[in-house]
Amino acid sequence: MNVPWEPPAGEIRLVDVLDALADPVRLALVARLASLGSEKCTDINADVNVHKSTMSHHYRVLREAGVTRTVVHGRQRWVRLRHAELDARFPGLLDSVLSAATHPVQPTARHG
Amino acid sequence: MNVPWEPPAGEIRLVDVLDALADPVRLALVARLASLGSEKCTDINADVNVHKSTMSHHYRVLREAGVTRTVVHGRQRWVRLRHAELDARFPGLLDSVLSAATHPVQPTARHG
DNA sequence: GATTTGGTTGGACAGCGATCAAACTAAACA
DNA sequence: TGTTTAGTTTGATCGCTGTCCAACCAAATC
Repeated sequence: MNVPWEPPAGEIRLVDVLDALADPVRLALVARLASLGSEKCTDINADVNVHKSTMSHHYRVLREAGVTRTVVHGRQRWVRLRHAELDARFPGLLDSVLSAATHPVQPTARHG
Repeated sequence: MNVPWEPPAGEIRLVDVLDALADPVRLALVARLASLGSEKCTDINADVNVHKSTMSHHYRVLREAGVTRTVVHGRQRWVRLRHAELDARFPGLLDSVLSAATHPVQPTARHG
C-alpha cells in the first residue's frame, strides 16, 4: 500500500519527462497504461519481450520522472499514469504525446 | 541555398523528436527558435556557453529528428523550426512542449 | 519455518551521447 | 591567390543507459 519515491507534482521537470518518454519500450508502456489504466507489473511484463529487471529499470525511470505512480500492494506493484498531475503542470503535453504515439498523421498522397 | 538532409515530414518519428527535445541545450534552443524565428548559427552560439562543435552536433540531432530545418546560405546556416510540418504530423505536440518549456504551471500554494 | 512468487538491486557489458579541441572545408573577401 | 569566416568532421574522453543474469528481499502460501 505504500508508494515508492516520486517527485512532487510541482517539481516534475520537463526534460525528465521528455527523456523518460524518449524510449520505445517506455513509450509503448505509457501508451498501454493510457488505454488500459492501472496495471500489475506482471501483466505488463508478460507482453513485453524484455527481461523483468530491465522492465524494473524502466518503471523506475518513468516513476522518478513523474510520469507514473507505483503503488506497492502486497507483493505486487500497480503502475499507473499520473495523468491529471502531469496535465496540470504541462497542459496538453501527455495527451499530445499519446495521440502522436497511437495515431501519427500520415501525409496525404499526392496524385499527379 | 541548399538544405542538408532531413527526414520527409511523413517519416518523422515520435521517439526521435522526443529524444531530440530531451536535452536542456536543445530544448532551450527550440524554445528560442519558437520565439525568435529563423536564426543564424552564429547568433545562437553567441548566447550559449557551449563549444561551436557541440552546437553543430545539436543542430544535427534536431535536424535529423525532423524538428528543425537548416538552410545553407552562403557561408552561414539558418536554422528554424519545422513547426507546421511537425504540427501536421503530431498535432499539438510541439506547442505543448513549448508552452511547458516556457510556462510550467506551478502548484498553487495552500494556506492552511 | 520452508517455499514460492513478484519484483528490486548489483554487476557486467556494449553502445551511445554530450563535450571539447584540433583539423578540415567551403564561401567570401582583400 | 591568400586570408578570414562560418560551420562541420574527427578524435578523445567520460559518464550515462539499456540490457541480461544472478543474487537478493519481502510478502504470501504451504
